[in-house]
Amino acid sequence: MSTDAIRRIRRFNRAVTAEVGALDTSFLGRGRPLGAARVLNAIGHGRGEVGSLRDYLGLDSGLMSRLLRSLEEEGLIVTLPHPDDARRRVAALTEAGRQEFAAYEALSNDRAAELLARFPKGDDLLRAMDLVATALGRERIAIEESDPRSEQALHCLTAYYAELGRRLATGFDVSLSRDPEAADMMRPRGTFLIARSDGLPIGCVGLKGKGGETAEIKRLWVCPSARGLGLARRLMEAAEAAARDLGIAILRLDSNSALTEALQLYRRTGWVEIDRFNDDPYPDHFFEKRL
Amino acid sequence: MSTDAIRRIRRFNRAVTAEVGALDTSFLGRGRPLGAARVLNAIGHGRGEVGSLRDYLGLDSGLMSRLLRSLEEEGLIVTLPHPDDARRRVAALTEAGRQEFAAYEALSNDRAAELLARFPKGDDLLRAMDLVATALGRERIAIEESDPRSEQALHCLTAYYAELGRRLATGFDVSLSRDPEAADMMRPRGTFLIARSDGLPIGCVGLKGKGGETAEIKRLWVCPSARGLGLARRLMEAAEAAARDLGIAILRLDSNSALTEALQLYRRTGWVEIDRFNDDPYPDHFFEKRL
DNA sequence: ACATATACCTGACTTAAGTCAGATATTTTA
DNA sequence: TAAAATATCTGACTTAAGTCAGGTATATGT
Repeated sequence: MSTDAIRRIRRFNRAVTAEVGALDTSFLGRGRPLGAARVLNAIGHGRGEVGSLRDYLGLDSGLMSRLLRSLEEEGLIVTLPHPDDARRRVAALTEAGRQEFAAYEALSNDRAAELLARFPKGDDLLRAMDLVATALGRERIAIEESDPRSEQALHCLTAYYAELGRRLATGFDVSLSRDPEAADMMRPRGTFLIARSDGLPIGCVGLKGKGGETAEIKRLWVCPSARGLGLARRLMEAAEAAARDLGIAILRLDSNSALTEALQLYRRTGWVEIDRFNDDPYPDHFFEKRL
Repeated sequence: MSTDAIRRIRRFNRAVTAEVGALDTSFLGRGRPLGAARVLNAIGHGRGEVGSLRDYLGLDSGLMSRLLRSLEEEGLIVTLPHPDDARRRVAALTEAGRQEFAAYEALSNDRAAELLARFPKGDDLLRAMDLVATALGRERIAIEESDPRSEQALHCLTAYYAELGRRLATGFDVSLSRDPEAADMMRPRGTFLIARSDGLPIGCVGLKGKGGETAEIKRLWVCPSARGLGLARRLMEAAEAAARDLGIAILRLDSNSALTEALQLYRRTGWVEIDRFNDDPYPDHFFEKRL
């Protein structure tokens, strides 16, 4: 029972170790020890400060320093004192460093493409990988404000509309619903929050304000591979915090009885059901929460 | 599109590297370098021959030899010449070695249990992990003969019956079907094959003979996480090979129109539809293949 | 029976990785 | 402004890992 689960997890670990090891290997093969390659790649991925590099890679400060020196001698990076605190130092790629980093990226992409090409059922595999990656990286899910017209926001909204279309008995047509103006979901009137796991957008929520003390929660969505991790609740909490920050006292939202998990969440987190407050054709449940 | 897939695979790799690294760490912490610990564990998992250890762990022969010596000096293993070829050597755990191996196993199990405990949606996660592990370990799927009454065989059969119950419009009750006698699915009359990925049973097929030149294929099943990898075809090929080996000339099988993938497989691999040859209530399609 | 191949071992080496005790420069605190 | 704290660096180490050229014992082919 539970030993079966443990066996399955260990099997997963074994299966994945071989693949991951191979990906690690792609960091070799450019004539540079693994440690130096990892530092170069971390810098390429935007981690400039030496302290943050040390934390991320889990290296001793002496070792870190030496690795930076060796990359500097190769002409791949330069280090400068931090503008706010001259004790700290910040590393940045030189032009040669950018090229070398791009070469590593290309290697990693090739390895990933190769792996994908080996599998006939690529879609199922990718979905399963997303689920595992999101679950394992749960502590690292970040919720941040974003422009509701950004690419990632549109990705979320498209998925949200598609899901409504599947789940509502009537289907869903955005043009019939009240599509909020982008400006109403941006500061200072409102905001739009995206949850990302390792950069991949996996959930969103909009706060649509009109400048008054009342605002609406819109577009709460969590991608299927991230459900069951309490993310919807975290998104709602973040939206409420943003609303307080914007001086909003009363929040409202509308929903549909087909969205059972959402209704359950609202009822459990202090929302009270109120009368219909708009003539949108899709919602049949209306809620309010005083902050 | 495809770059999205690559991004997702790389994200999976990043997420998993951290976990796998932590599991690796559990191999430290018993006062022994990683290399020696890995050798000890490989021996504990039944890999006794020095050559096979070397292949499995990818180590140089000199290094391998030294690691074996260090384990020997610790009193954890003994090495003996191979009975068939005195140039080769075989390593085996001593009593102390068995205890030390058990301690490593306990550590690994604890790590896995810990990981599992961290996740509310354990079941979905496990299913996704199974799928990923099976896909990644596809080359390592082994098909072997087994007693049809073994624990792993029962695991497969139970899952098979459950799936029939779900998929047949009428449901499925084993007791109404012709449950084959175990002896008919064992040599010399027939056989029972189990497909395992890294030890986990993921598919099966039975060959039920009566001692004559005709036999029946029964109980073809592939677990959901392993579908789409061509495993059913491999199982059927293995069953046919076993049938030839047993001197069987004519194979038959029955199936149900709800099992569309199976019917498709039979039609594509040289089976021809024939008249009903039994009075089992569930099947509505009957096939034959001459070897 | 001999040469050749195979399987493993030993010794001498290189390299990467990691540790630790100061040294240096800068910032913060009293 | 002096003392303490912080961030990084340098030099001197240790250990693990890996490589390579022989060496020994056993097996195989002619």
